[in-house]
Amino acid sequence: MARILITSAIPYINGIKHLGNLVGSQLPADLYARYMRARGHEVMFICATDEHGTPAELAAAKAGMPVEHYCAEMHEVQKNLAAGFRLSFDHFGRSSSGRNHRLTQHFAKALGENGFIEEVAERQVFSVADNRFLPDRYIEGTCPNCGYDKARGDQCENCTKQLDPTDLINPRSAISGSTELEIRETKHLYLKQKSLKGEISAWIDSKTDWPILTTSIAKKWLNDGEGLQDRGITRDLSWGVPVQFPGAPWQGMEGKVFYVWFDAPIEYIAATAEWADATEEPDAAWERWWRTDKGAQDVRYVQFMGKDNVPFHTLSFPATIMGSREPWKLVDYIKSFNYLNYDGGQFSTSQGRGVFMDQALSILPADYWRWWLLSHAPENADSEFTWENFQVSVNKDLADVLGNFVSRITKFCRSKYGEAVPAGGQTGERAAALIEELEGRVRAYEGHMEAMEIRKAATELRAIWVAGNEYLQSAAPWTVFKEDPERAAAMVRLGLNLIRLYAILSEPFIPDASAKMLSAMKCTDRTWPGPVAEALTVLEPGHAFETPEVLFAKIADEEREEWQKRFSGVRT
RNA sequence: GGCUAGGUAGCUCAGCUGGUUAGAGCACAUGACUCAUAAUCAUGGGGUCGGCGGUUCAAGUCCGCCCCUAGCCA
Repeated sequence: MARILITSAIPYINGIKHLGNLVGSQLPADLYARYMRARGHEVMFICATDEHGTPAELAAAKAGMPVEHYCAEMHEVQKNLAAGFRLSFDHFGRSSSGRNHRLTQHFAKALGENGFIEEVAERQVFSVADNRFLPDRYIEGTCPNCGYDKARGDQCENCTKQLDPTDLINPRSAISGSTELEIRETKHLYLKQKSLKGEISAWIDSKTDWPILTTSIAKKWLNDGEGLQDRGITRDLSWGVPVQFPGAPWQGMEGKVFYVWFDAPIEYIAATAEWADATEEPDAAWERWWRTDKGAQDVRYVQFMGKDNVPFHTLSFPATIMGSREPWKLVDYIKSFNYLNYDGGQFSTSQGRGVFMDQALSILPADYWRWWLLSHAPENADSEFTWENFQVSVNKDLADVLGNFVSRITKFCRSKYGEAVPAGGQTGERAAALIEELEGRVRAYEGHMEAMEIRKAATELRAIWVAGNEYLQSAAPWTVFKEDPERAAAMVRLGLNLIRLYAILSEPFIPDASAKMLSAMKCTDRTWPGPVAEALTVLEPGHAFETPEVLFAKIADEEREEWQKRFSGVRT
């Protein structure tokens, strides 16, 4: 039994995530976690909300509530949606937790003591009326490039030009609207990534089995232009982890907090500590996942994320860990994803375009979305969600191939033999051929799941379902029954056992349907199949079952058209 | 403009280090079956693998140039 640590990129607190966000990290991470648990491995699956930074403060202000309350509320919303999609986190933490505050300060202190933090004096915009500095989006003005009058301090939304707050014409505070602004000198901490470049570069070069998407992005940032740059890790905000704390190896940073991208990945570790707190375990329980001097040397650590998060996970976070000179666990494998597009354009949180997690669950159960999203995961290229494609996949794969298989075999048995596994008879050559085919396919499926090749795994799983229909079609127990009920009984017995096998194999993709199938078979044994021939004899003659309700309802054309229309515009 | 990743059947995509008549699912056509959510199963039609040139006994697979798409950066 192996020990596997799995983290999903942590979703930002600001609002409900769309399906593109879901399929880019949390959902595939859940698939992998479920599979590894099913194989009997010890799994720690961690996620959290990313709560610090300017957008959270602005969203809270817009909602008219203190940022702490806003975050607490949105955390609950996201937690419930994650549960709705059956994301099986061992813990869903918060980057604003006390654990993360302490760990973030701990890392900063260690980095400072090791000479990887530099104090830099900068000139920034200060608002006299608000009595504070105005970083990034806290300042608005006219874009010097295109003339747009609502350009933000970090970027013009109209022409996309990256800006420095001091570039803006007629700048004003986004908080009060005050134009009484002045440039003041302020001090910030920089993480000296340049001095760690050699170490990081060697480490990336050693990861020859990582997805091209992951290593190409990392190498680009390492080597392009002037190469990896030092990075400011503090901001003039009040919501975040304080930079000045007892024992800090620097002075005069009162009123500043660490930049959200510095503390967010540390939350992976902190959330595991939060898990220990919540389950009343000692520190040793979480440290054995993260400290290579305390048991984590045999842990395999896998991260899941969208491509936009890759630079932080391949460079900044490793720099934080390496620079601490402490024995923290570094990631072993990074699975990254491209983007999912929506009906000819992009999903967009800021524009409210696409289908969001709450909306998705309001129209269909989680399994429908899980199946489509995972079997179309944007692994090698951006992929596209269309309602037609979604409808076809759900109806064909889930309703016709799998759902109908369960339905046809249970109903046939019920009408001819009653609701118990029938006894007697021998299966023939067709069954032997089926078992041989399944043996190959199940092992191939395992291989794809281990390698996190999600689309291939989905294709194999579907082929496994199809094999059951092929068998029934050619064996034709309904015909054999007329001449030889015992021989037909053996076929039905095999068919019923296939339902159990399918439930176990399919659980990572469609956990709810899997549970329904097992419950219909009145079976609690969900042991992962060894030799298929053995796995297909678990339900013995006389074992009672229930004919289940329809597993997957089909999506009608009218429904599809209605949803297509309802979600064509912009979320309000 | 630079960088990265792609451009393979109507659609969504597989095709590792170059090697027999280029594959899958869906869609389409025909047939089989009737246990089942008008479901299932079989067979078939359909592609000059973005374009041009090159290397090679042999290229979708390598090289060069060009066109198109997406993303990132400037």
